[in-house]
Amino acid sequence: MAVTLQQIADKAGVSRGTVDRALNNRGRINPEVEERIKRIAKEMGYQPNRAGRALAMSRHSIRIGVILQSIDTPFMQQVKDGVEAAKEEVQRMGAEVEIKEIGGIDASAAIAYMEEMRESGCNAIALVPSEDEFLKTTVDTFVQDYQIPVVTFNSDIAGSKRLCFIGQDTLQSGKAAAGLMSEIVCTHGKVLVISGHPTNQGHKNRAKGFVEELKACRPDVELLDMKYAYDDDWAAEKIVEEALHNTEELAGIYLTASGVEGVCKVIEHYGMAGRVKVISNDLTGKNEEYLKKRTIQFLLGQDPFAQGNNSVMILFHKLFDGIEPDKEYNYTEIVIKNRYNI
Amino acid sequence: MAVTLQQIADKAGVSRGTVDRALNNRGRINPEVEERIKRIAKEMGYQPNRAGRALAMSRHSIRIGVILQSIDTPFMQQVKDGVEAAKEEVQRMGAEVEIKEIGGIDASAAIAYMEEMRESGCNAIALVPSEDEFLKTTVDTFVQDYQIPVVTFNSDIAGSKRLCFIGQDTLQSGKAAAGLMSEIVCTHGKVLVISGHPTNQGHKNRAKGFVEELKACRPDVELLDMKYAYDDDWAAEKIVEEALHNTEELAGIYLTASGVEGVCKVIEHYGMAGRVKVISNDLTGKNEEYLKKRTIQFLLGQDPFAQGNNSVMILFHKLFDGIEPDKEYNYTEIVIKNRYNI
DNA sequence: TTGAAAGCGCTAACAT
DNA sequence: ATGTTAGCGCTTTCAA
Repeated sequence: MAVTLQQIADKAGVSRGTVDRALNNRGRINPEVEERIKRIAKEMGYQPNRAGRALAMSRHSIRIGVILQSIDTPFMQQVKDGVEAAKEEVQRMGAEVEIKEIGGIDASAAIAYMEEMRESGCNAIALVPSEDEFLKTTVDTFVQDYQIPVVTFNSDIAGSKRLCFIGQDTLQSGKAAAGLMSEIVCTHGKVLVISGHPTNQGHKNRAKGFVEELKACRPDVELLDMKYAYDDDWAAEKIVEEALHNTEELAGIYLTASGVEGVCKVIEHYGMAGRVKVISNDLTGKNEEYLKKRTIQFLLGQDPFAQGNNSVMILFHKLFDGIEPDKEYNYTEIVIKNRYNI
Repeated sequence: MAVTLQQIADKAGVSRGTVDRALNNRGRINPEVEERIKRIAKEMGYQPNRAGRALAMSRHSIRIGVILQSIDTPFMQQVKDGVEAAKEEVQRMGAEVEIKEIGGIDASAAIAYMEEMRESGCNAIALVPSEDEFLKTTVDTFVQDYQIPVVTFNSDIAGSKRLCFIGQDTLQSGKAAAGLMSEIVCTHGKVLVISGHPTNQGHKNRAKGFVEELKACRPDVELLDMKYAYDDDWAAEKIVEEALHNTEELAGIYLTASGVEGVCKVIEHYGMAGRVKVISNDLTGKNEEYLKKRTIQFLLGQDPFAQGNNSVMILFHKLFDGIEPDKEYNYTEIVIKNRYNI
């Protein structure tokens, strides 16, 4: 049986309450006694029993708020699955989780939900943010003035006082894609990068990482001018069509964001599947279909489930165990999928 | 606050004890009352509180035994890390985990440890097995006669009565490797498969999956006769050297097991790094080095951490929550790594 | 500054 | 067949 508070108390010749005060730095204790108890606890290899703690703390329930944006995308559904799983788990430890969903991007809705959560007694908030100055200010206010820790996940708010970020290292993801492209694209072919929104940090980073690394690995291939599809299939379609008309040597396409269906339709229409190598992001239904059909060669995943799950768990651990996240940037794995390991 | 046994008892007009008997099928209860209570519990959305249960059960402590073989390999160390992490976690829920390590392969040592664990009161065992008829019989005896569930992980014992297997789908892993090779190997090149031991199921499956799938995808490439390196670098070195001498068109090497260093030394010596594509398995130190250096193009991982972790957690959930694993084969992810996402 | 005790949700032994 | 109760390890309040 593991070491208990009582055993430490016995050995130290004090009561359970005193040991508790010592080990949890609650004050109102003789510093010397505190030292001694801490030493004894360490010697005995004390590990607090989570069950006991959970039970005792279940009166002052932990309450975590989660705000998801763009919930109408299949990708965000996967993030939500991770949140739901974490919710189940921490609920069984006596905590509560409140999930709010926003269709599309709406910073003011997010702010409204944050206020609502504060009023309903949330002790912490996990947020999928969007780029908005007022949202950033709100986050800072929550952290500093209200002492409510906020973590961002999937996207980040650069320069804010959020506790940490959970999501992909998009720059590195772009590089990984370049590594793949450099292996599969034919000599002296031309490669097209189609990004999403010019303002989106994630898209921008992926494109940057890709271009940087492809230039380094494959100086022989020519990078065409970057295009933006604005997450739109029709736009992507037009871009690819134009590229195919302008050069016979289109050898590869890297897509930093949505638009896969548009790209693949054109590729298939011109019978170029497998000849023009396509690499894209996120393991959503359509993407996987085209991967299986071999119109896409590789998909890069960002483990959306882990993003949702870890966000809640990091907050839970902070509130429950008092353990701060060890890193400011908690990157989820860069997952490489071909048609055999989806 | 979540629903408690007491709330259900109040609503049903019975005592906590009765509700407990009803929901946990402990018998000694009026079937009609049992039905009614179960219905009410469902209506109220009852989820047993893990903390309460853990605390109450901590008297009759759960004890899980883990037996690792080939612990002297870096790969198995990663499996062990997963076991250790799970140990920490379940210990904090009041359970105990006993880990035994075996250097190399030694079925009789494994059997001896199993007996030892049974005597020391283990309720369940997780085992990295080896192919041995007596070990198989022992596992069956434990499961059937002693009612001690056993799971196998990393390797399986085909046809035994173990509860389930946690590890890689090696056939599919071989196919994934073939998918990669088919994308990166040049036209009409020759590909060499170097396997480990001819008797090892995992190695055999990987080779089979690879050959099958490469033939299907790339009928233009010629597969050289399969060789066995017996997990030995020197043997692998000789094999590659010979292959390089016999053909100028060696374009790819797939390694199902150990021997990477031998392979890479030769490749580098002849200045063929990057020209002969190398795909191998497992993310161990040496492998990663050669991946970074670009002598290896891809490594396939089998998430050893998850193998160790999940094995313990599956047993814990069975003993603690009474939840059987949902699948007989719990495959860990087939991880693809290039030099950018290690 | 410290000790004593109640109570969190659940299980299991005991009582009815 | 059902009710009652002690107790798991911990936190927190109240008393000393």
